[in-house]
Amino acid sequence: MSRASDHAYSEIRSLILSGDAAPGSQLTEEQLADLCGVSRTPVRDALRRLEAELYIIRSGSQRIFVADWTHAEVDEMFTLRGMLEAHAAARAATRFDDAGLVALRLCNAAIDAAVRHNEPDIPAFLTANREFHGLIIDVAQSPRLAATLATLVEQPVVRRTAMHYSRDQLARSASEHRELIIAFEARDADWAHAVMTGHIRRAFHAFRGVIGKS
Amino acid sequence: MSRASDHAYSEIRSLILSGDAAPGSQLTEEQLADLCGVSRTPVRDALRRLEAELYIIRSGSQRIFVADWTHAEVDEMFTLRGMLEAHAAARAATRFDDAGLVALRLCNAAIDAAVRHNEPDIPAFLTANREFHGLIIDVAQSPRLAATLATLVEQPVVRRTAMHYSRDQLARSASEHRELIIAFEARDADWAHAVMTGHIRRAFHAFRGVIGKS
DNA sequence: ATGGGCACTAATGTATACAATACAGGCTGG
DNA sequence: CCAGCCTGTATTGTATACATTAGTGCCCAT
Repeated sequence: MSRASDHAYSEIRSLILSGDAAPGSQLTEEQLADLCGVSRTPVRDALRRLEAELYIIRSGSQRIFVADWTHAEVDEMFTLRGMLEAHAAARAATRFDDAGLVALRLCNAAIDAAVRHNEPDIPAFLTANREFHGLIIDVAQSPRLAATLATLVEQPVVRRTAMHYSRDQLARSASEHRELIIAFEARDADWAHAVMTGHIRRAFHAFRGVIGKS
Repeated sequence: MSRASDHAYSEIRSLILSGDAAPGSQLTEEQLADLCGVSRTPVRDALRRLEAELYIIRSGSQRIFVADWTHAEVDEMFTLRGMLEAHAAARAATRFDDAGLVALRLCNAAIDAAVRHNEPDIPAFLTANREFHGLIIDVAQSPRLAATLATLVEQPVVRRTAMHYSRDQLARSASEHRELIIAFEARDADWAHAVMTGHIRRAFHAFRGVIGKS
């Protein structure tokens, strides 16, 4: 996309993901425009996109706030994500070719490498993890499913969660990925569905444990 | 929302839904601005929203086209919608109060009335049908689920489908709604889930039959 | 003291002008 | 005759100025 609009988008997105813009706090177009060094027009474009992805919400009078989630909403997010990603895994199971499986294994090797040390490399883990799930969604060959999952804003929660994961929890994730790969190799849609459902659900409970039961 | 932007949104949306803008055809901001009698700025806003809801797609160079769907994509749309609405129905089953059930019955009575005649009142059917499903989603109390379902663009397909439905098919829809209401009255989440799954799935096959098996 | 209204401020909405970019068609050189 | 460029044109991107609307706090009247 265009330079300024894209720049504003990723800038504002980072602002939200990093927590520099606190959940629930108000954002104004002008302030963001100044921050990004562009005019309000591309900022407005970026905000529309971020709104569609639920990073921000608009009050009744169109004022903009950083999205915040109750515990129940996070639960529901994980549930929906679980449903959709499990569906994607089932579709992918009947569509994976050898090249795809190789890519998946490579990706999981990167995850293993990132969490092998005592001090896990969280950014590397996040990147590889995202790529792993992205590969599956690609192979599922459902643009609409991909678009729907993209709006589920997994990233904020994934990121906040991973930041506090223990090394064992991260390793567990890689282990579940391995089982997923085996299910794909077997071309077993039901198996892949079940493993993915459990994988996402466990992530939710890890999240609960880390963030609190509020 | 604001006057001009909203106006442009619903105007362009109607254009797409009515088929006056053929699927796959290009839309330009200026042409739409002229049509709506506003400047390009609110049109751009409207297009961002329509893009998020997948009514339109953008080429690599940001040119805008009316969305078109292959048969496989429509299938997938109905599948996703079925999964999500069934989930909504299950949640709603444990949350409906008497007032909600009364509203639901009234709504279905309106559907009955609309399809009772030899010449069914399609717009009235669509409105009441939409309200029926909307009520369930409201009671499900999941803003994210509601937002996700909204982006599944049920309307285009629903509308195109209903236009060609026979009176019997429309009556069948009302009948399935009745069973759904009974499941809600029984507070039976599994039952509601199953009925809704079948309801959406049947709609898909009715759609296939009407539009063609391409 | 309190409630309502009014004015002020701040934020978003809209229009317009101009800039940058992509597409299409023809032209030219091989 | 074909390929590649090159220019003209159509379309989207950006900035800025102004309009409109929502929120806020003060002041006055009761």
